[in-house]
Amino acid sequence: MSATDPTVPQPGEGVQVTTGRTLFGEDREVVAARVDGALWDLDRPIPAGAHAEPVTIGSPDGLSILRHSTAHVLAQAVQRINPEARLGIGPPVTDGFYYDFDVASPFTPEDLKALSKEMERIQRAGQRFERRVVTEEEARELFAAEPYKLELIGLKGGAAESSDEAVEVGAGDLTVYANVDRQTGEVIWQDLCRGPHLPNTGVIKNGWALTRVAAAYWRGSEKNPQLQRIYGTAWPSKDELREYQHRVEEAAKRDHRKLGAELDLFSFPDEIGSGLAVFHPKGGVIRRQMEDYSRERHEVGGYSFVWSPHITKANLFQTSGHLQWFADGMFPPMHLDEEVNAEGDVTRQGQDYYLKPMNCPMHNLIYRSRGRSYRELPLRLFEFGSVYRYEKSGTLAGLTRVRGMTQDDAHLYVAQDQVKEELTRTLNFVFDLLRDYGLDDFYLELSTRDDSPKFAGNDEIWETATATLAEVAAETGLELVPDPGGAAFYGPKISVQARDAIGRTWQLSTVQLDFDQPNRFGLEYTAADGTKQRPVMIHRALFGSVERFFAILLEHYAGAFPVWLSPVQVVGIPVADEYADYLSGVLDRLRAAGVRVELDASDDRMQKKIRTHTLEHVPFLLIAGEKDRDAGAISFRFRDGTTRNGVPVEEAIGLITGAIAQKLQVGTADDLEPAGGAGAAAAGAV
RNA sequence: GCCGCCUUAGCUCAGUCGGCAGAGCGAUUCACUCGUAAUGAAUAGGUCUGGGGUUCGAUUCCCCAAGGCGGCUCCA
Repeated sequence: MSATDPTVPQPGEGVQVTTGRTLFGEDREVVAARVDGALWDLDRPIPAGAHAEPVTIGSPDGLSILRHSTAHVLAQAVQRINPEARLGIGPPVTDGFYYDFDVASPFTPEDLKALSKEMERIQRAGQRFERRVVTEEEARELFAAEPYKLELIGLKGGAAESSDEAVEVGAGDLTVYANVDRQTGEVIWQDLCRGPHLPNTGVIKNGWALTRVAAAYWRGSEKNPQLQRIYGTAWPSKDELREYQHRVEEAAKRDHRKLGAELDLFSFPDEIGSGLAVFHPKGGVIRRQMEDYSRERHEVGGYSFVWSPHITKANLFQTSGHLQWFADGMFPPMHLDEEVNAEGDVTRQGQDYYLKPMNCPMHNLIYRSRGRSYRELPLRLFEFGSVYRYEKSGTLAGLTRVRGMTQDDAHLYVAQDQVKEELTRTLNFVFDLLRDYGLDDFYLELSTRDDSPKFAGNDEIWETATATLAEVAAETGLELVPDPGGAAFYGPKISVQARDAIGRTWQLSTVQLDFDQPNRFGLEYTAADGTKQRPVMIHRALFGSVERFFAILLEHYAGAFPVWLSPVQVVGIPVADEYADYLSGVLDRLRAAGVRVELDASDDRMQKKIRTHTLEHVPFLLIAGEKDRDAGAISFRFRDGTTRNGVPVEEAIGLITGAIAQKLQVGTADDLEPAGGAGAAAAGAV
């Protein structure tokens, strides 16, 4: 649709002007117009010749407008209840919105209830949103009592388009949105805002909810004061709100912290310390499978396996630059070996030892342990290296953010002219392996430096490295998202982001280019012409950390792992005690074939056993009773309740070992390779 | 690290307006021997996260600490 009204009326003549409303007003789903690419309020006059399209409330832009307008309603409610509250910013975010306030005391759950009531009143009043362009002077006068708004006015133009602050003062005119009474036209409340907004608060309906309160630093810097932030969610209808809340609940059900406790996989004993996990036997099995398979693949991929200690003298981290650039992330040193005489004088100088936060310096020493030839390159050193980082207490989160972790860390030393090929090879290696673990939906992120002083090395080297990474990333054909300022202190990186089963994305593998460490360690090799050359170093973690990857897989599969990763692959359930011996014989044969089996010989009834092990997500329940024993067979029950009864034992063993070897996910009878034998009858009852 | 909230049995949670603590699941024992998601009964299990304070008396009120959760900042 396009608006091409040739007769733009003169202002003040009382003639009908063209607006989004005159064009699309019939359709109540339309809440704004997109005019020559920009989002406009529905009542804003559209100039002749402009191209205008409708924006419906259910579209991504429409939802953002809805959420943004709901944030304004929240802010109005807050200032009605507490006129002393000063306004921060209130942008839409994924699935919702927030608004920051400077208030004397934080919001309580009771406050949220009162605010929700007030918001309902505002929503039902159907206040119109009115846009007005103001000069900077007018704005300063209007918001004289709002120090944060004044700061934003001063920032105008300086705020990056992508920042949350740009929602208040974007490029273009300074604008104010007033909420006016539908009948009297009286201005009830107003906010500095670039808009656009819904036509009126009545469009909001009842598909919103305030979700939580939190503190947030003003403009995202911990040097600034903390404001109180209220988060909310908003949808076009109550039904969509309910669907959203349902999705949130489903995600909570697969939270790895919850599943880790329920399935007896790991724990964080208080006695050990925050962010330090122990893996229980069942979690240990999964972890060992993850690691063992990774080792196999690295072996085939031409990696050499190395080991290094967890602790080292300070000197090593001075050489590597960690103490200069990364000290905040390291545990404080242990001062050892100092001797003091009776007078208190030091008679022997002590040494500082640090827990290692990264493995690279150790691997550099391995590289440097003897002369290297160009014939050895690329040299790929791999280690499951445990590292310790002193993360701030507030940032720890389950296994995804810990203080002690094991990286599947590799350092690749290559000649300059091998860099590109090795990067490409490494990325492909990464994709292949991740697919084997069941993740196959990727995009890439290119993390580069910004002008922050936290980055080491000179600009030229950074540019070269960044350009090379960008080139390699582009050649994968995958979507590439820029991440300025996200680089490691020693170099830029590509990270592989994976989408999980419910569409969340996780940063997994990182591939980092490093020209700095080889210099610091004076690494070199002898080239074909006999000259000494400096290798380039590539840092590569595939899982990132084993613990975090474990958590991601646990959430991805919601605890129901593919057979090869399942801690218990088969549980045998005799119909009655009498059949336990027969079943035990079958299980022995499976165990001999390398399958992880258990016999449930407890006093529980068979139905109870089925329930218990189904809740544990065991992929194969093997049931044996009179009929099976007579036939030399076994009966399968799968996670979803489907069954395959009377399968000859030999065939059953083949099906199970086959599923493991093929890394199959088995949730239902049909997931198994079709059985050829005559005794195979797949029942589909749930 | 900062802000808010939370911490009662192995787990999930009731509860006490300040007066010697309760359920379900789980565990143990006994009976039952059963054909595809919970058999029944009995028993054990808690210095109510830790330390101070107020009080005749604190699991309950106050302060501090630890741990957890949600955010901010930071990051694998």
